[in-house]
Amino acid sequence: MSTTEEPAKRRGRPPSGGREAILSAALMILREQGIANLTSREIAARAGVSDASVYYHFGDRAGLLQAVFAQGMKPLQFMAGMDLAALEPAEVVSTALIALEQFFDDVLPILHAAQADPELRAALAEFIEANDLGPHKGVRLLGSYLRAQQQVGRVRADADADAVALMIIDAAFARSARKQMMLQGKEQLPSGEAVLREITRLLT
Amino acid sequence: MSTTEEPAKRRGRPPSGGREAILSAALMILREQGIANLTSREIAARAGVSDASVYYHFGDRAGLLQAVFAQGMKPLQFMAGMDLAALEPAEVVSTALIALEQFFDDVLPILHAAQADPELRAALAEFIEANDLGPHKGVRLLGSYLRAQQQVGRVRADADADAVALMIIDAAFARSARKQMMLQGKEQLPSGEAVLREITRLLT
DNA sequence: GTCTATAGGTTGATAGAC
DNA sequence: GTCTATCAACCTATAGAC
Repeated sequence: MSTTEEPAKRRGRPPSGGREAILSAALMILREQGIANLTSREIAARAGVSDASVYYHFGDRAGLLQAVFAQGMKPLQFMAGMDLAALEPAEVVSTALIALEQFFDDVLPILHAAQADPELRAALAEFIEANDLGPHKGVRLLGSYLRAQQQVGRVRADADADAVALMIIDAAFARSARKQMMLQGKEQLPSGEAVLREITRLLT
Repeated sequence: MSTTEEPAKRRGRPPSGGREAILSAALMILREQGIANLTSREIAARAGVSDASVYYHFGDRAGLLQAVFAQGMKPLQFMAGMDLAALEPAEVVSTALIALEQFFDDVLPILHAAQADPELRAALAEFIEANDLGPHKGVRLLGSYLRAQQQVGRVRADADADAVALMIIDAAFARSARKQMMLQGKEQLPSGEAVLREITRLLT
C-alpha cells in the first residue's frame, strides 16, 4: 500500500492514536495468547480504551480481524537492500534462512489464528494472494538469485534453483513452526548449521 | 488388561458407542470447521446425542479436547512393515515424502487448533512428548535408514543423514501446511518431484 | 472519538428425571 | 447413560450522552 509521506502537516488524521493502540494491542494478544482470547474486552483493556471504541473503528469483529491481519502480515521484505551478487552463495543462503525464520516467527501466529475458522482462513488467504505475500514470492526471489549465480558459475548448473529455494523456505518455515508449537522436545534435532551445510552441498 | 474368556457377559464396556460417536464428531468438526466452531452443542448435534452427554463422558471442555487430541494424533506409523533395505534410496525418500505429507494432512488441523490457546498448546505439546510423537522420531527413523545405506555404499558417505532426514520432513510439513492454509495461490510452486530430485542429488 | 450502559445471543456446565 | 431444562458467564454489537 502507499507509504504515507508526512512532510509537516498531516491531512486527515487527528492523531488520537486509539485505532493504532487497538491494533497493536490486538496483535499482541494474538501473538501471546492466541485467538481464543482475542475478545473485544481484552483488546480494549490492553489498549486502554472502552470496548465500544473497537466497534467504532472497525465495525465488527470481522473488520477488526481483517485489519489485524493486514497489520501483522506486512514485512516480507527479505534481504532488502543487500548486494546479493557480492556475497558467497553460502552466505546468502545463511542470511536467507535467518531472515525467513524471523519472518515466520512474526507471521505464523496470524496464519495459525486464521485456521481456527474457515471464513478467517479464506479471508487471510485472499489477502495474501492479493498482496503477493505468498510462498511463491520467496521462491521467485531466492530462485532468481540462485539462477543468476548459476550463470556466473558460482552455483552448479545442474541444480534446480527454484526447488532449492523452496527447500530453504520450507526449512525455515518448519523451524519456526516447531518453535511456536513447543515441539522441539528434549531430544535435539539437527542444527540449522547442519541443514545449511547440506543445502550448500547442493549448490557446489 | 487380562483378556479372560467372556462367554455371555462383558465386564466394563456397555457398547452404547456414545463416547466414540462424540469423539468422531468432534474430530470431524475440528478438521473441517476449525476449533472456533467446536462447541459442545455442535458436537452433540452431529454425534446424535444431547450435549449434556458430552459432559458426562469428558467432564469439561478441557477433558474433551484432551481426548480429541489423543484420538487424532495417533498414526505416526510411517512406512511400517516395508523392507526398506530392498529399495533404492530415491524410492524410499519418495515414499517417505508421500507418507509424511499424508501424516501431516491428518495431524495439522489438530496442531493448528491447539495454537488458538496457550493452555491447549501446552497440553498438546506435553502429550506429543509423552507419547514420543515429536519430529525427532521421524528424524531418527529416516536418519538411521540413510546411515545404514551409507554403510553399504548406496548413499554417499559425506552426507549428514539426520540433516537430510529433517529436510525431507520439513518439505512434507510445509507442503501439507500450504495446502491446508490455502496458500498455493495461482502461481505454481516447484513440484514435489523437483524437490525429490534435489534430495536425491544430495544422497548420490 | 470516546465513554457508560445494556440488549441479545451463544456457550460451558449442572440438576434431576428416566 | 442419556435425556430435558436451565443457569451463569461471557461475547458481540448497539444506543445515546458527552
